[in-house]
Amino acid sequence: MISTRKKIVVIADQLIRSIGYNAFSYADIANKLNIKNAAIHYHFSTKADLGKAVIEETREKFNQNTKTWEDLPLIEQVKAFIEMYRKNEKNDCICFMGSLGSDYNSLPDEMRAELQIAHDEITTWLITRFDEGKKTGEFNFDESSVEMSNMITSGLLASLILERVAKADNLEKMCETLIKRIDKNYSYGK
Amino acid sequence: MISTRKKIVVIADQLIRSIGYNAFSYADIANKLNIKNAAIHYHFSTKADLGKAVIEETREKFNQNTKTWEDLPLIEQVKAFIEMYRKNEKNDCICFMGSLGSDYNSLPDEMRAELQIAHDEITTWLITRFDEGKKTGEFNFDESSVEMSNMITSGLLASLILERVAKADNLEKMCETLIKRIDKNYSYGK
DNA sequence: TGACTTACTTACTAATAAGTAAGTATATTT
DNA sequence: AAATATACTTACTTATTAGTAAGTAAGTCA
Repeated sequence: MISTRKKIVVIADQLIRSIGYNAFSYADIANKLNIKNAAIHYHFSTKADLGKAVIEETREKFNQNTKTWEDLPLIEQVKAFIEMYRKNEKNDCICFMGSLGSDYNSLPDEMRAELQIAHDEITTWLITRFDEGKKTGEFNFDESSVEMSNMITSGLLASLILERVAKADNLEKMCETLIKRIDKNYSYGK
Repeated sequence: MISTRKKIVVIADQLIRSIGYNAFSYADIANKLNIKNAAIHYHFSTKADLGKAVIEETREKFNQNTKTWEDLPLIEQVKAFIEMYRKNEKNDCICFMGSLGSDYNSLPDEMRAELQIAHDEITTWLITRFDEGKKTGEFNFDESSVEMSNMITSGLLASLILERVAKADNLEKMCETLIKRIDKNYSYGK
């Protein structure tokens, strides 16, 4: 039995990543769950609260995921990260950072703060992998860890957005390009 | 004497790229121009019409720009393209493709169609430069022209978005990274 | 001079938004 | 059994939205 509260967050997350934070309303969620508008206000008194909860949930899931990858080789961890984005393709969703980042200037303060934390967690995780991999010799590319992290997050974020506009399979190619570049600079067998 | 119609488009463009299409209203524009709400409906009967006009205006400006670069060396043309994005930094605006692309699923049909044309024009222009440059030997990178074009548009689009969330000068670094990569694969003196 | 066009304003409408106050059924606790 | 908490519904309010209908002042044209 999944709680209504949890269901609300899941649907809000999909709505944010499919039509955007400013385009969805409490009515959209209420209709899908066959409950009344006010029931959502019972769980999340303001839309900002709900938006914040969506980001928190996303952060939690990210941290759980990275934990399960902990014992994999560094390159597999990074590949698993890239793989996460492929799942968005099928349900016509972009990533939460692409959706909420582009609406940043019209977002309530609580959401902005939470989004910053999320961004920091993601980039820190990536940079840490690359730094460590360079030390152990698993990675050896020209770019700095920061540059490589930016290249990956930027490439994936933008590909999901542009995939909608252009009808090409932008994301698929981007994933390949990124993995190719990481692989090329990876010392197999240590 | 700049026409009211033109002023409306300019302000709508700024609003779209600063707070997003779904977050601005006719009242925002009316207030800034000290005219009434209905005056905007006189020029653009629906919000979709206005949105479409903004994209058309952006396309026109892009085509004018590329025309003035026509006689420059290919590498300078591409650098001029990248340079365009730097201008957005100061007024806290993202690019129109990043803003409208992330709202694509909640956009009216006319705007979607126009956005697709704009995307096609931009990528076609970039790919044409790279293809030509490869033929003349001015460019010689491993990536395909399509990959290189995607890397540039994705990198710039995403950097403008992430610049807001992270407080680092994401765009500046991305411009440098991209230009470095293009320069490295450029045969100076033919 | 009179008809018509342009670029608006005034004064609305209908729909939808987020949010609230008060009530209710069901389960849990004391 | 009484009190309380949980998870809602019913019935609202207030604000804002895109959009419209009718009127007007200033210019243009025949």
